[in-house]
Amino acid sequence: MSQTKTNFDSRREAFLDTADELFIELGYENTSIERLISRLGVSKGAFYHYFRSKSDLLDAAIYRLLLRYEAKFAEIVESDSPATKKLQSFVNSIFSAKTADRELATQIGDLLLNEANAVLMSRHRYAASQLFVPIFEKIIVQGVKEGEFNVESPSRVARIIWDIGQSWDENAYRVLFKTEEAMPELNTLLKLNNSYTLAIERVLGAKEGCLCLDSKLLEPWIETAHLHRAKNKPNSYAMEKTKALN
Amino acid sequence: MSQTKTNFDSRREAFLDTADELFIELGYENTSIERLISRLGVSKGAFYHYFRSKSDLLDAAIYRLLLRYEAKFAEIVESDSPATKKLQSFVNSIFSAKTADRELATQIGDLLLNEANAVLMSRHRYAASQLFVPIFEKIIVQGVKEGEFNVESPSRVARIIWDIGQSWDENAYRVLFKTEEAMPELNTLLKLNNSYTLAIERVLGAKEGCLCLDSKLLEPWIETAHLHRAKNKPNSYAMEKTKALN
DNA sequence: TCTTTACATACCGACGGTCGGTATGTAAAG
DNA sequence: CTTTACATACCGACCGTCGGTATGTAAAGA
Repeated sequence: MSQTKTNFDSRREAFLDTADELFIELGYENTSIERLISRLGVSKGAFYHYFRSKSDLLDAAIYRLLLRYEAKFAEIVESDSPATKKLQSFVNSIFSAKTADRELATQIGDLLLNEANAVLMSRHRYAASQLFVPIFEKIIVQGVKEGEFNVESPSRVARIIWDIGQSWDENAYRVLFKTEEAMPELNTLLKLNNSYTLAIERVLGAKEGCLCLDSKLLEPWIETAHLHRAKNKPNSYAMEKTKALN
Repeated sequence: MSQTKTNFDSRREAFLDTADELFIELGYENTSIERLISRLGVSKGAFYHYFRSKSDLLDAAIYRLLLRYEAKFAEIVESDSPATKKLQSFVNSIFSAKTADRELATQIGDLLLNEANAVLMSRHRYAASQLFVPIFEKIIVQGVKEGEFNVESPSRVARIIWDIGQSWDENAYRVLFKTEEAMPELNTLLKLNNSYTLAIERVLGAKEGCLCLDSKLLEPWIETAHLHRAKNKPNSYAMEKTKALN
């Protein structure tokens, strides 16, 4: 029983691994079930044995991704640091975690900017907010108790802060990886980040500068972006558009 | 020459009108070209004479929508009011404009919450930000000159404020129209709006309360939401999900 | 001035190919 | 003897293409 269960799960994982690859390569919409199973060398029946639909596959892929985040951030929140420190760690860990694995970072960039992943992104955003806004809320409540933050409604402010974070992420990726934008300089990214940290500090009613982040973490990003741009001159969406114009 | 041009445009408009209807009824992804042309009583050739692709149709529909917004907001920005007043008018006009046409308001709500419109929304968000962030920037620059705002980079803060506005919009619609949420009360919406105005004021470094909005505009929204919920018990996305689960 | 040529516009409807999903197997495991 | 784990064949919806037609319309030639 538990043996078969384990086998079932590991087979499912294999599907999800390949799905992740293809979502990054082609985008969710452009990833057909046929392509997925042909890469895995299995039949259509096999796929529909493990997943109810393509949409179900996406949900599973997103769920698995979120579990990884969750594990990563749980320890930050559970620690007994002050709230400002926790927020700092949160932001820094996002930057450094991605820096540790440049491949993944650029892939996420592609994922974010590829229109074929619109449904994927909207589901991911919703699921991620469901997961992380309550965590943010806890940190904010703590910060208020410690007298560092000044907000009337931690839950609503948590939502707002989270969405500012999403905006931050999106704009950072745009500056770094979107080919239409000018080649990024360190200073550009630095200023962008300062604007966002300041905005978050203000919304929290916190002291200016309390949410400073390690600027050394940014340099590798610039390098990664330059490398990425050298490889992929136009992105896939731009190509599609150009083709359509002919 | 100009006659044929006019005819061409008006035929195109007819396609776009019907497309708008269908996008609201079914969502973009669920709107097939076949359905569109059958409702219009024309052939496939006709459609592909006026549009290069389904994607092109979407672009045209979004472009037309944005032109309407633009006209509406241009006069606010061009006026010689102080910046705080302009921002207030901006926000109030969004609420009141929609209240004037409840039908449209709920339709936009459906559009926003329906996953079949993810691509539509992502394109719309991008195009709208391209259009409105520069406008916000002008208002912020003016506010800084007037000594009402305190920001280091108007352009980046404009982006942030705009994205906070998007978050506001999304959450307001969720509270009002998403069937999973509790039936909305006036007080809930009031508090939500206060949280967002306060956040925006703080990011702008403006005086608290300077961006107050007319709370009377909110009441009709509650009523509209109740009516809408009475009609559509589950939303179309939830139905689709349920169907997929069987 | 009348007509013919040459080309543009506006549209029709059948068809190809892709894709998500289903129905019906079947062989091995328990 | 049933359940699991697949395989194969097939369906219907959909986008976009293509060959064709009907209706102009502008310029060239008689």
